[in-house]
Amino acid sequence: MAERTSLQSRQSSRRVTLRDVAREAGVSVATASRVLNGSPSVSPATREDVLRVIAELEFAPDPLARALSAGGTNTVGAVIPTINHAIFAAFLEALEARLDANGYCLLMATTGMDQRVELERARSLLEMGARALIVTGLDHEPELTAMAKRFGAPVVATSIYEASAPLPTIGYDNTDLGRQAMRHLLDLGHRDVALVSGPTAQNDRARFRIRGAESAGGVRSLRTIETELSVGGGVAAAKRILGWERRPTALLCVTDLVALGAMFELQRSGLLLPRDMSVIGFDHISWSEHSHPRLTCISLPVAAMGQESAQAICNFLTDGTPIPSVRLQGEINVRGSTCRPPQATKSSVQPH
Amino acid sequence: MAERTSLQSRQSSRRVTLRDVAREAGVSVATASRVLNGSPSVSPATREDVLRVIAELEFAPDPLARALSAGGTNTVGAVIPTINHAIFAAFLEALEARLDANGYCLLMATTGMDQRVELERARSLLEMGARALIVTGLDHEPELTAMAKRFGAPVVATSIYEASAPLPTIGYDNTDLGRQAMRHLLDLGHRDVALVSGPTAQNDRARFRIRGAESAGGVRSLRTIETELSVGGGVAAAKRILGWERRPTALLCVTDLVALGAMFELQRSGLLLPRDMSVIGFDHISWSEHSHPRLTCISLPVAAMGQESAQAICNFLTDGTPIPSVRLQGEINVRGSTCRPPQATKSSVQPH
DNA sequence: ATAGCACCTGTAACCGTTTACAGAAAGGAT
DNA sequence: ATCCTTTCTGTAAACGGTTACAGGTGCTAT
Repeated sequence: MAERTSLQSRQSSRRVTLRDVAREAGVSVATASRVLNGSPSVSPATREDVLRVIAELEFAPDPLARALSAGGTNTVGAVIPTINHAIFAAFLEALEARLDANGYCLLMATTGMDQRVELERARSLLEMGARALIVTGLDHEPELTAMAKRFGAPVVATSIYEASAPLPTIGYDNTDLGRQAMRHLLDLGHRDVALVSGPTAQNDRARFRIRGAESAGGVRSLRTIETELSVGGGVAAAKRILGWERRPTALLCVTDLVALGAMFELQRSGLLLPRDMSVIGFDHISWSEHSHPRLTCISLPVAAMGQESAQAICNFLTDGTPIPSVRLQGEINVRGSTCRPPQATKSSVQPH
Repeated sequence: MAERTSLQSRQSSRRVTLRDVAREAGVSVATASRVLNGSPSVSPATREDVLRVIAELEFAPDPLARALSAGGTNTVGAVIPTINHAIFAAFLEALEARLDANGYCLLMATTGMDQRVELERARSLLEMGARALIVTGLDHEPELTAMAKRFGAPVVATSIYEASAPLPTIGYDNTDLGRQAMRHLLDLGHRDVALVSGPTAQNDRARFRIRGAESAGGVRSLRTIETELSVGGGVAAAKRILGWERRPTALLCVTDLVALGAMFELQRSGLLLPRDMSVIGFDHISWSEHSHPRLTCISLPVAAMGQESAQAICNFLTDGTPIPSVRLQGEINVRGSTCRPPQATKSSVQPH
């Protein structure tokens, strides 16, 4: 009796399969499958029956079996440093929307900026059936691409553009953008600038931006501060800078979050922005156009990046179109957080 | 010749299967599979051979076939309004980390706050093999739970706690938190408050917070403004409020982002915060402790919520432990953005 | 009457693994 | 020499669908 019950419960917990439906409807599994997929070669009467049984039994087809038969899932994996950062969130949002539009789902994992972790998480996603992989930047464990190739999954690097890279890159030219940001400050007459960046260790994007800023030339003093990639990091950086004997007239922040923190702290210490300090940021976070003062920044086309990446991957997966590298344009948004430094006279401003 | 080539390329494009490995190594698929899974009952010599062939052929097991055989994937689906909002991002981050720790992957979809979309996205995730579903709040299309049940996937509602809900809820008591926020303002002596919220239409959390705030009583005037759920929304709300004839002395913002926008705009218009206007927010975004002034807010335990949800689901999936409803505590962080209203004399402040 | 055709439906192979079960080989105990 | 273990390996049946192919109808055209 007890055994009977347990058997029953085991049975009842088993999923309803197409075979059950077929049996109940008095047809073969093939026919039931045809109804399920809306094949035209089923008589209306039979279709009716099967559909009724499907509804009665609350049958739901097993996605795995379907995918196995069909030869693949419809998922794409993204391995990103963290979601907890507006720029990645915005990117993911756009990515996911476009994948969805193409009938794909997004499988997501975070790495906390650790490349070993990244490799493991990438493996998980591939083992879970991801048909393609999206990563950030070009700094990766060397095994990564080989592993993806094993699984037959293409890898695309985002947030960066580098035509000669071994992977397709869909992103922007960080070096160039770094240079643009610095040029803006130079044009305004700043000669003493502090460059505030997040960790550069496993982050080629940050390194490129810094390199670009440095390559602009024409600056008298360019001091670099590495801090945490967060608002708190910006606060900390500002505190240090405020303690310097000779204060820079402008801050070039490699990330918006850091810029926000820096502005808060500068204001807290009594400075009036932008008069006492110009601040320029990167990325494009929703608040930067609303802040007080509004943040001048290099805005990154993250939404476009998400769309392009998703579309390129979907194209590849459907008809094998090779995934191209795409260079997206960033642009500078001059707003209220930058102005001429106090001591800059008209003549000292050198145009170029 | 041409045919030969195409055949060859077709063949080469076919995945390497375990059968290929077995054939090449001169063993049966069963043995190959055993090697693959590290079964102890394989002779060292055979194991050696098979491993060598696996490496040579760059074999990678098909996740789908594995999952089908094993009887399920290891993915959990989350359907959230948007990632592009720090609170959901923080939640997801924690959720994903804990899922990963349990060997699960996160499948993610966004709804843009539309319940019809939510239903469709939930369907996608289930069809993609999600074994459980995480949703936000309790406002859903009625079909949602039935659909999930069909797929045998449990659904858990987050960001909300309601013991009597038909679904397990893992979150906080929004009503209570709304009341706490208002109490804080009342305790300080505010009697004329504006309540700024995002859209309430498909958002029970917002409605509960508002209800809680209203239920606190003791306020002379409580005006409610509904705006967009973003920094820009906060700016817009502040603009409207600044235009009012009789200005409130405090703003209760149902979301941090909105609070940030409001603070920016109030400061831009020349107000000195908190002297000229107290602002209290919700959520817990990384910048709120750094802002200028630092934001007083009700902080929501989103990270804990992510962990709890993930763990409860993993437990359920492994040994059937029923998913409990969990009430997480939010707490008020009194910081620098709230103070007594100017006209409040000591005697007019009523304690309770 | 019969060939030809369209329309349905069933049989069975297949997708790529895992695993219960059975059998073979080898070694030790009697 | 025989029997019993132990250790390894293979056969075959799942897992839950899809689909090529082969019929079996009933109808029309000759």
